Amino acid sequence: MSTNAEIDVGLRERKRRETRAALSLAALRLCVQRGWENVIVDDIAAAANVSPRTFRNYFSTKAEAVAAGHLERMLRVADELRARPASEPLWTAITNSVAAQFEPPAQKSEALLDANRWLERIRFILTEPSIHGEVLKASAAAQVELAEVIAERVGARRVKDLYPQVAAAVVTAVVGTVVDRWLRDGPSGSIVPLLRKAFELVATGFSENKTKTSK
Amino acid sequence: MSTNAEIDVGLRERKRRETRAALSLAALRLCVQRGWENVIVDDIAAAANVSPRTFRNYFSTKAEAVAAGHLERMLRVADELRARPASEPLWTAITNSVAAQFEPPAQKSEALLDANRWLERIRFILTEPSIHGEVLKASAAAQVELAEVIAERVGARRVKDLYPQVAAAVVTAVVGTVVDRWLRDGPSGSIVPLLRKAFELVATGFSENKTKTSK
DNA sequence: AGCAATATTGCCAAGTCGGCAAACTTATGC
DNA sequence: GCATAAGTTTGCCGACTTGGCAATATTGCT
Repeated sequence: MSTNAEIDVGLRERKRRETRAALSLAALRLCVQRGWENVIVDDIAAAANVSPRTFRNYFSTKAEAVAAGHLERMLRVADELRARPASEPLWTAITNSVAAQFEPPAQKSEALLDANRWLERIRFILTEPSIHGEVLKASAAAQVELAEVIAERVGARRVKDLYPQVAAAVVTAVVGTVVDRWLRDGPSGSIVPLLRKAFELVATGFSENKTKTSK
Repeated sequence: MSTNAEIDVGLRERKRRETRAALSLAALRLCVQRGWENVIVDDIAAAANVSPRTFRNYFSTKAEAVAAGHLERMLRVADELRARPASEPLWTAITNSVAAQFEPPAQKSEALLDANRWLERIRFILTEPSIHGEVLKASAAAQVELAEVIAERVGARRVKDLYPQVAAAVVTAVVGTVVDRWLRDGPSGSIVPLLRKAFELVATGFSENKTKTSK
């Protein structure tokens, strides 16, 4: 029953992850609630039941803690892509992988109201200027993983080939742009159509003849 | 004789820019020289002959000051692109615009040894982890300009069309990736071939059949 | 010259950041 | 199971950052 990813983690590692998650979550929750300026590290530490000094063992800045969620989301894109059938065309697989991470949770059980908070949080992360740098840094970090997955997928000789590197960078760029747009133009609908359009532009090499047709 | 961009700047604005440039330059110079950790704001202010408090009127953090040069470089890419003949194919024009900003100065007069320092500085900016976030932020800021220029060039209906936004993001991404590569694999040669290869990938929509042919 | 607008600076309180060492918890070998 | 190693949490604390406020100085304009 135990997943591969869980067998070799002792109590130590498990606790560590819990603490990290608690801190990151507390940071995000408090900042969304009270506003970036009105939250200090001590508040976050208190909310996570650890000392202020411990906070700093996990994150070097408040911004990093808040952006940690985003980092994991982008890493999940890479994981999702890795899990997809190799038969799927690259850009389709990528679109789906990204989309999966930017649709509301749609949980079966608990928090239904969380659909709203989810959006509220994503918006905060990508909107608050004080963490913009950290968010971009997180995306860049995840991009390394992404490049590896893409390399595997297209069977690049080495991970160091230009192709996967550039492709991964482009994916990061497209996701950033599209999510930005989606948040601006009323995120009421799904993000998928926008993603499709954007990746279509990329896949066709930005051929200028048709910008709005194709549905 | 006076350029449009220069006529409406009085002594005030001129001094302001000088101060800003002096601070940014001092910050970069000192950090490259002594290492990021061993430079404090006061040092930079002193080197630029202003009070520490004034430093903070121009830049909110040390990182921002150091990255200011990068921001301007990326803005110059947009300017250069704007200045290029509309007849030039988009990706060619972009490649050239970028290349122009990442070739050693090749100044006619003074500092010849500056060619080395130039590289040393670019490397520092793009390598030092502590400013990575700021650098990405600067690129993102310049990207807004870039999107406008691209919109003009391809004659997009509105700047808010998806096309120019995505294209600009892709350019930023490609530049980041390529410069990174260039710095890693020995920046002895020109960056242009790498740029060409990368933009070729983009222009062809990452068609997988040929990754290394085409010269 | 004289007034308005803007820039520089000092003062200073609140907050961040990270090194160090003591106290505590988990892992491992025997 | 117990001792010891390895890793984590915490308090203490000094160096540094960050930004508000108000006094002073400089520039722009008539």
